Amino acid sequence: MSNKKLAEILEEIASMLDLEGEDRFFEVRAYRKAAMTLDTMQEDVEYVFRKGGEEALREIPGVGKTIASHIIEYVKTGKIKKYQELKKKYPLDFTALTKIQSMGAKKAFKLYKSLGVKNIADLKKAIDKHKIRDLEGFGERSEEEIKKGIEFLEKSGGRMLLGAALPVAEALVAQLKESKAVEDAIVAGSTRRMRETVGDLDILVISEKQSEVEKTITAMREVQSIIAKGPTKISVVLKVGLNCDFRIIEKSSFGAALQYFTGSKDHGVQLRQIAVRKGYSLNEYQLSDKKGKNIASKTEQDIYNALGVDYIEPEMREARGEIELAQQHKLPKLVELSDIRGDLHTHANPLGGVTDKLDGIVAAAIKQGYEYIGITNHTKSLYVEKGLNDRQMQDFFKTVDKLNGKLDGKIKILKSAETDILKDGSLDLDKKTLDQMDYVLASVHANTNMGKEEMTKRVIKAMKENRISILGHPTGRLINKREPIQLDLDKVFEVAKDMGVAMEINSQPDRLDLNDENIIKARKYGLKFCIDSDTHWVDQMNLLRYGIGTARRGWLTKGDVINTLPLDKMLKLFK
DNA sequence: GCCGTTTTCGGCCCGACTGTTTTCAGTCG
Repeated sequence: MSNKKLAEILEEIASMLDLEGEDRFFEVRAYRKAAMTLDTMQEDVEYVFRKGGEEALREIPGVGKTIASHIIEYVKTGKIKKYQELKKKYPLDFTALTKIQSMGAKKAFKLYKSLGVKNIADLKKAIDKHKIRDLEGFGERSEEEIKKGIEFLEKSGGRMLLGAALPVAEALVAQLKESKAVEDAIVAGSTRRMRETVGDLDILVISEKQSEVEKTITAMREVQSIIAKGPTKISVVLKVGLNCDFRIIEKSSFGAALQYFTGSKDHGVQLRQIAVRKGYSLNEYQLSDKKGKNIASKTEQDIYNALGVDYIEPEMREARGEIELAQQHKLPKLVELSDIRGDLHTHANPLGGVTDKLDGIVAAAIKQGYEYIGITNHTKSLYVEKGLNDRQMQDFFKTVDKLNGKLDGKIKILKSAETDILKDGSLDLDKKTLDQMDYVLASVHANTNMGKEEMTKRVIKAMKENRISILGHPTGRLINKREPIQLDLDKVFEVAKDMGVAMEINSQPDRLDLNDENIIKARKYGLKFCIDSDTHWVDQMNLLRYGIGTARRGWLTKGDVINTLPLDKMLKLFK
């Protein structure tokens, strides 16, 4: 059973209840909230139930007596009676239809009642026959909008990787800043929070000249078309297949707007609830008292402080308990990119393959200001990457020794490898080769389809029987492409703690592995982390900022991350 | 339907924009 499926069902129940009548507004909202929680939850709900029963389910925010009983019914029978009964009355695919921009449950149901539209295929036919424009409440424009919405959905297929979206957002901001009409511009939304994927971009523009801003935006080469525009908001479709909302604001409300549009939604809701309790009201313009007098608006810091809350870094704003911590003045000081002293997962294969040469990577690391860099080439099992065997690896280490001698202490190159953890839990190199390394990075690359028990045994055996320092991309997931390997992370983390193995936070935008939630979990076991670029060529070294963002989303401090340490202290840790 | 440092009953965050309308419902974030 997947959380996603269950979330979809709850969301559909919400849609259908919405159609049942006005008075069920709060019930609808309760189902929506529960659906949202399940959708973003990492832990498998079925597992939560089997382990902790109804009680554990009810600890999930937004899940109470009724929804818990629905979940239990679904786990036990694969069905939910309430859902099936509603579905008889509303037999349409809300999940698919409401993914279309500007299409909610009510419009979808109207289309079903008048045209019999049940799914996207039906909807396409209705559009082709121009049947929608004549319906009450619809028109030619909305028919066209729906058509565009379907096309957009089919093209983009959902959320884009942060690593693809952030550079686009930065390019847009840079162009805005060049305009004389623009005082300042900044990226907000989930991009600012460094979520691993983003659904659309939010950009704040400080300006008093809306029409000038509109001209600038229209002229941008990234912009395909304008969806909506008003005095404070311009929405566009970008050519990369992403929507972007530009919010035009006055300087005096910058802090309120930035806080509001950075989200997350739940974090914002919690903050506004605190405001209400204090007799205030918070919106995107200001924090105000009952008479409408401005209490704070200029900076985010002002807003948080006026509410009795310490400033919270964007990456933490996910309603995971950060506000409570900020009220008690106990927020952690998060790790920063400038804390990093070296990269411990980089590739420079002497046999070629898709990597840059060693001296190029080393030069880039020096330019980056690193104290040390670990070269971790693949090992022989990874044929496609031209992985090195024992003899080739030892030869490579001699090359490293020679280069180190020539570098005058400008940087220290560390000897290592991204050693394959083989199917049986052994490593892909001899002990003699491993002994020549400064540290050992080990990863699972092949036989990724093993069952949970077997895979967990494999990784644990590797950690117990070898001198592994860092477990590389521990779950092996590729965002939107490949599911994580089946691992009992609790068991893995326990052994890692015993054996002193650090968990990697791999900065490749499609990996970001461990992810934020698993980092939080691993930290509870007292584990250390290593934020690496996994660079294969020089340009990729600056991907580290995505790993840093992920680490910060996992609440990590400088002290949690081993490659913030000076060389000697770090090496001591590996001993 | 959920939830509790106002409450186990009575609240529940807030505003912008669009399209089809003549004052607003639906959708979005």
